[in-house]
Amino acid sequence: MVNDDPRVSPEARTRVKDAIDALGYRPNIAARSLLLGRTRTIGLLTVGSTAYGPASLTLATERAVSNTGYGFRLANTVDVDIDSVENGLSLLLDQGVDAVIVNEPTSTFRHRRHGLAIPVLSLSEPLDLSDVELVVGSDEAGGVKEAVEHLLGLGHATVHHIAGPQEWPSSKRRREAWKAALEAAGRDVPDSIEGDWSAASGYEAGLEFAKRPEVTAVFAANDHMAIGLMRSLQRAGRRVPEDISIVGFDDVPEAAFLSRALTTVHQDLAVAAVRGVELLMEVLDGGREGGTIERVPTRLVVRETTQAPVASS
Amino acid sequence: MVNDDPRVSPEARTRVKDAIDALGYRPNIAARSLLLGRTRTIGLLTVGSTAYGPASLTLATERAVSNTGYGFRLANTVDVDIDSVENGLSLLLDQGVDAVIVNEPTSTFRHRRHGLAIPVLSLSEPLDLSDVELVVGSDEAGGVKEAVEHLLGLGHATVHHIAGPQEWPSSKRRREAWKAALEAAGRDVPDSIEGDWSAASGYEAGLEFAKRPEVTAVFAANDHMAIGLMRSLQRAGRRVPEDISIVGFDDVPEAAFLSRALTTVHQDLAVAAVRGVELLMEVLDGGREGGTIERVPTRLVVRETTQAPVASS
DNA sequence: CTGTTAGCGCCTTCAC
DNA sequence: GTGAAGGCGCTAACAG
Repeated sequence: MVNDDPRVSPEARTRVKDAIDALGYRPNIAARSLLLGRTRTIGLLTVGSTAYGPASLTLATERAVSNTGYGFRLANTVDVDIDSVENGLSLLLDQGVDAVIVNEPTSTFRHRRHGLAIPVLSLSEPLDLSDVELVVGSDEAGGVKEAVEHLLGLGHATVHHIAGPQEWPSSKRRREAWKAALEAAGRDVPDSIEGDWSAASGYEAGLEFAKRPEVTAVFAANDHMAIGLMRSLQRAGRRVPEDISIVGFDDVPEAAFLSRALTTVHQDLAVAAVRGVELLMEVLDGGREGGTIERVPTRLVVRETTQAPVASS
Repeated sequence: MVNDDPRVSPEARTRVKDAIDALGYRPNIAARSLLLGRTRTIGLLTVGSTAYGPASLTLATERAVSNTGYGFRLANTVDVDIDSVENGLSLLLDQGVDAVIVNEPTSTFRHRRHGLAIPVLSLSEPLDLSDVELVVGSDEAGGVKEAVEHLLGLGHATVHHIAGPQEWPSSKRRREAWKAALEAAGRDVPDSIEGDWSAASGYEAGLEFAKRPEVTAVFAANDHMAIGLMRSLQRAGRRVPEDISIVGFDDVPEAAFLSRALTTVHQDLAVAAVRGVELLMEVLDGGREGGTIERVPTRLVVRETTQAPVASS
């Protein structure tokens, strides 16, 4: 009866429900899990989640999972090195989850080789596609391509780049896409500078770029680095966008409200989370085999930090 | 033996541990929970967590909880209304948690009256202290007082305010503290404008303030609203800080890298999370009764958005 | 159709 | 010192 037996009359159901509420009775989830062999809980392993991307993805994933009626467990790792990730994964597994979601698929494969029996959803494309069975991620490559082509279309000879930490698949992928777009247009591929996602690291990179007069356009792998970059450029007397154009990535909610509204690649993490969880449910219900990969479109939002280069000398 | 029986020799322990690893054996958490009547899991109920404060607090809490060996469940609510919160709480309770942590103690009391038997930690001061037994929060009032006094000390006649949504205890508290500081100095308390934490709402508020020449100093209840505010002030031709001084609250990592580095109240949410979890553990271990309230210091970080008002007319 | 029972995997207790 | 057994709360299967 408690489990929605259809034979029970609506009135009786209501009365019993009231009684349940009045007594504060809650079925013991542990007993149910023990019997069923499933916990009806999904675990998320986030890497480096103080950054905007991971943080908002975490929240979006919680929403998506809760909406399915599953419980939600969270393990968070600041470092992306393999041991930290394995650790976080162990934590989740020890707590009992029916499936695992990862935001950065750095090294789930090791576990899979050791026989991780539960489904894994990655919300970012792994470098090696065979590592994970289910992938739903932003079309980062598409967004980056659009950003570089926008800058090139404006007349810039080439585009410089502040990359994220290269241990992150996302950073690698954005960097690769930047490089590919430049090469496709037959342009020079300058060295990129590696930051750590923070505004402070963008600031540092800007100190370097400001010294080099040939730099007229920079693509930063996320908005916060772009913010730091703008600050140091401005301090060095290089105006944005008159002297240097800047494009970010993420479209953080403040991007449109900076004193120069930031041109950036918008990604919709919530859509990815919802779709990913949807697919995961199908796998858990036995209706899907895995081996699926889907990309959620991104789009360039042009605001005030990009313009055609001024004719020099 | 598996549970660290002291009688077992170290060598035997190592051998067994190896075997456990090799086989990939994990004790069934559900069975243990069923037997023990405890889940060794703590649930966090976050309200409105896309904002910087709640989001970073969530991550900090996860870290603190995981470090104690407890599992971590998350329920997230975008709205602060009583039903949403009750709902989130139910979700957590149904999933089985030994304790609940809330970031904004909007309405746990209703559950307590109905006999919520587990300890509750609030990471923000409830308006009614009797609602929650354990409270560790930032000293928001202290930070706000410092901010207002800083502005007054600079020579501003009074300080205007963009408040957060008034359903949030934090917003209420910051607003109260702003008002109290003004009154203590014998100044006028102007009407405040209510935003929703977003840069967009700060922008809207700025449109209003820009029209009023008597406004020379504004305290925004968080940094993102301050960012939006700066943008609309600038567009309206009011310079920051020459015409209008601004102070924010949070000290988001980008604050120091805006084109005008933001003067703001720094709060250390991670410290609050760690301390709160520490106290919670004592309660769970039976060594503490509750009824504790602790405040983590905040401090004003003076940067570039505040200065003495220029002599007018 | 309704009531009873077995057993999920663990840890503690008690018997040996 | 070691080993066996009981029972946590639930649901599915089965008996009445």
